[in-house]
Amino acid sequence: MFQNTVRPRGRPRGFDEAEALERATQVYWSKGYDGATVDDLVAGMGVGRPSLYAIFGDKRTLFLRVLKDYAEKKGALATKALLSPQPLRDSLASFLRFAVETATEEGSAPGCLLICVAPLVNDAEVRKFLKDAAAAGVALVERRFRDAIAAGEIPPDFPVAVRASQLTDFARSLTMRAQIGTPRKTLLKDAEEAADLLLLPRRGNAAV
Amino acid sequence: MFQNTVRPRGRPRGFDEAEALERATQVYWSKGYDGATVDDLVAGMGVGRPSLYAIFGDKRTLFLRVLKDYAEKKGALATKALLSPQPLRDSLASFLRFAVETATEEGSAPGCLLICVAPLVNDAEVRKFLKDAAAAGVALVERRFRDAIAAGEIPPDFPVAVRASQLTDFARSLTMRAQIGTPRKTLLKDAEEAADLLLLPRRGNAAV
DNA sequence: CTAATTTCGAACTATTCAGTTATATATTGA
DNA sequence: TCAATATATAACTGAATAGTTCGAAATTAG
Repeated sequence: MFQNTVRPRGRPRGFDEAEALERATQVYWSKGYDGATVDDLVAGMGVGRPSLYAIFGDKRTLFLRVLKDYAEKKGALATKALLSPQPLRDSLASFLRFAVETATEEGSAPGCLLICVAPLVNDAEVRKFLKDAAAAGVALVERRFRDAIAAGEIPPDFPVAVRASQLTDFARSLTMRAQIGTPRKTLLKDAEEAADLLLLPRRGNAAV
Repeated sequence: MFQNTVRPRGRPRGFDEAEALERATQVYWSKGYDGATVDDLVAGMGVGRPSLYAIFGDKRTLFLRVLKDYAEKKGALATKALLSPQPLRDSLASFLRFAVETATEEGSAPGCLLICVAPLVNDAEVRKFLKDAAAAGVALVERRFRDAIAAGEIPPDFPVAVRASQLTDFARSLTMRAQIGTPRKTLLKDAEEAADLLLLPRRGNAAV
């Protein structure tokens, strides 16, 4: 590696921007958008109040940035869980396990910023983002199902769209249940059951 | 009917207590617990500020009362949808349709107070209430499945507990999706698909 | 070493908020 | 008609909150 970052002119920052963003994520996540005060953010991020406004903008702007940052990272990990080479049943279970594990992580609030917190934010841009993110999640699962059809893991008439939507429904519910305190162990068991259910053949079909 | 309410001593109230509670429900529901100010509640309930405090207590106490009132009413309706005499498949679909319909009602905020709003309230009593309510929901569905076994609608080895939990998972997700703006029509279709999925026989079982 | 530049820390400001108080109003009972 | 009681209206209070200002501190450029 080489030092490609020319040191900027004035006093250097006393914090790392990316890390401050992640800490802001935790604050919004644990207290909710309305529940999180700027003082909470300042304290949690380790950033001075004027720096917060200068660098991240106001509370709403910061939240939007946090939301996009969080969605990008979580989306990448979810994609990896779902699309890494393994049998379809394991892909589905990995996807759900990933949802459960992030929603029950020690050191973070239970639940998920995207699923439990952001939907309550009364803001058109946030709503639009969430809708798009949800659609992208379903599309991702559909892709995995289509790959499975191509690989002969499931029959060509497998109800891809329906089951993809249902898989994300389970991910959402497992996450919500984490938020209200359902233990990880229970949720992991339910994740396995959900994966099994979603691969059952429809009535009247030959076994897959 | 007869006049069994002796008029109390002082100046009569200018509002109906039950109706004020329902209006408070709408305020919390649409703005969230932290987002709803006492001014919002006063305006929405049509009750004077001192009356609100005198009769319903502070913001937190009022929310708890709203929550219990809402849960009781919604629980009764959900029970009716699930347990009224009809084939099992229709019971499950009715239950999910009821969830979708209340979550997409015109004139109310989308979603559901219990599922979308209350979990974000950072309060031990609220959390306990939600956990109990969720367990009661699953127990109710289990009861319907056991009745179905007794009636020969499904085989005795039907995985009652697992599928009951999964039905409530779908109800939860459909409700959440209503909140982020998924149209009622889409959700109703998904409710039917979910009902079908949950009655599929496990692999290796004879058809039910 | 000095000027320019950027960030930091602390205090400040206007607003909003939860909860209260004081007073006026409507009703019952005698 | 008047005392007792309960509710309504409006104004008040202290604390919390979002966002700003200002001077001190740390760094680079010359």
